[in-house]
Amino acid sequence: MSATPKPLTARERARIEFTRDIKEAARRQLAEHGPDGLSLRGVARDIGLVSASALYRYFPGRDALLTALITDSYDSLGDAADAAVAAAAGRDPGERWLALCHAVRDWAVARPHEYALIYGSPVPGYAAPADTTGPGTRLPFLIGGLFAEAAAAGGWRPGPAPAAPEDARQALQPLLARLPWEAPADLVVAGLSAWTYLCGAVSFEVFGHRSAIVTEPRAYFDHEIRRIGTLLGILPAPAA
Amino acid sequence: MSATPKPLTARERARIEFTRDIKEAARRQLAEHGPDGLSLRGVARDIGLVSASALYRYFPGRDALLTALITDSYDSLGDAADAAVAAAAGRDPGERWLALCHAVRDWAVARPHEYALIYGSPVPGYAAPADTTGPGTRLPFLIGGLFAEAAAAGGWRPGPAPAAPEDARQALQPLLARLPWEAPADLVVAGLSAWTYLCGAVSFEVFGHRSAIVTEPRAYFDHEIRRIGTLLGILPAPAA
DNA sequence: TGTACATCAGTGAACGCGCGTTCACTGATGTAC
DNA sequence: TGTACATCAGTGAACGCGCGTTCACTGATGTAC
Repeated sequence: MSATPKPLTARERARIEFTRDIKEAARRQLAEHGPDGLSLRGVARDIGLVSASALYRYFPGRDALLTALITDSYDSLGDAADAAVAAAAGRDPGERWLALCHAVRDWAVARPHEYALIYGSPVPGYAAPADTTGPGTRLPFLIGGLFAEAAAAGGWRPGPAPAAPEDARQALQPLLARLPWEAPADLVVAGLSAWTYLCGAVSFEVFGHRSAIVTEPRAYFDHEIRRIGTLLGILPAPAA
Repeated sequence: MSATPKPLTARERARIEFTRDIKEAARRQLAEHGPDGLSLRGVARDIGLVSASALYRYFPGRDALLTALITDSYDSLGDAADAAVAAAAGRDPGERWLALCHAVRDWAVARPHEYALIYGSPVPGYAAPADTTGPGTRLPFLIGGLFAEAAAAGGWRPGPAPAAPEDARQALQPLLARLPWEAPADLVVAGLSAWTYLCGAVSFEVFGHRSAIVTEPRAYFDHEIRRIGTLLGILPAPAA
């Protein structure tokens, strides 16, 4: 059980480094040609490999490489969100939610193709293996946790919205059953809406649907998430 | 100016029909292999053409065909939204907004690949020509019109959200300048948020981010848009 | 510390596939007199 | 109404390209005695 650290051999270290290099090159390919254009031969060329077949020592095929990129991206995004929330530790959940939103947007704007890989169109002909789902849930659970925290501290004000009817509650059953804490459906809906809006706004910006509409994307984004956060009840209403 | 209808020759009629057939086959290709997998040879095969080069009589190349599919999709979605709003004529703007949302979702669920084409990841290496922007603005303008109508009738209640600060107003300048009517910035922001949330929710469902979370997508969608519509002020708050 | 063997990394050729686009061509359809 | 010519639709071969994956191979690195 308690395995000794056992120092890595030169071969093992080289393997780890090279795997990293391959994924970096693959991300460059992704940025240039999209997920469909990700080619093993292209990656091999990029890192100076003479023959593409050498890549099969590291990944069993193209799809496995794509899978690695997807889980990496989910994790990278999760890390960025985690870090932003941690950096705002001690502040109100609403403030931490704002920090999280900006972290997600910053991450996506800096890596539009990785964002598209996880929140854009599904890659046709590619079926995500089960491993992909774990890291993919980090962001929504992090957001949900902030809403739950706000509610626990008495700082969640649901606003004048209609309560979830029975069928909507039923629809959420698989999620509610999996939550670690006993959460009221309205709170879960608010968290999901926050996640939905966040990704909706980021997708619009990253995919270019706002380029002709908004000149200062960051300033506008900041305003809209403050607005939505207030309406969803995680931020206090402004003094009248 | 007033051109006579001038009856079409058999050739002209055949051309129109065949162009339609080509685009239908292309949409099938799109559904199976994605935008990158859209191939002229595949389309030719699908409609029983012996040689793919015949397609060059109808479209100057692959990209032109893709452009046609994109504008068609925007228009088809715009038509569906228009029809839903028209069918609810006479009812409150909020009710018509709900009808519009369901129409957009129904359209997207029925044609996930066409939805992905216009609201999913941008196609790499493909630059949308200017013609694409026109039909793409139909949906947001339709939504904005409903909000404006609600405001004009005194039925828009902005809620407790913070007012748009100066920089957010500035960021919206290109849009505000293009609006046919004098619109307060807060109203425009509400309309944009409604559009953002709508597409965020539909994208999540169509792209599979909710499959493990929500069992009855339609029921859940109905609830969430009622909630957001209420918070954004286009639907009346429920009786306390 | 030194040797013999096993493991692994990368090569290069090959298979079989699909693609967009061009071009000269044959027939059929339309038009002008 | 009939003929002569121009326009257009679709063919089939070809060019040049890139791809994933397999396989037998050469050397280098690691390991066990």
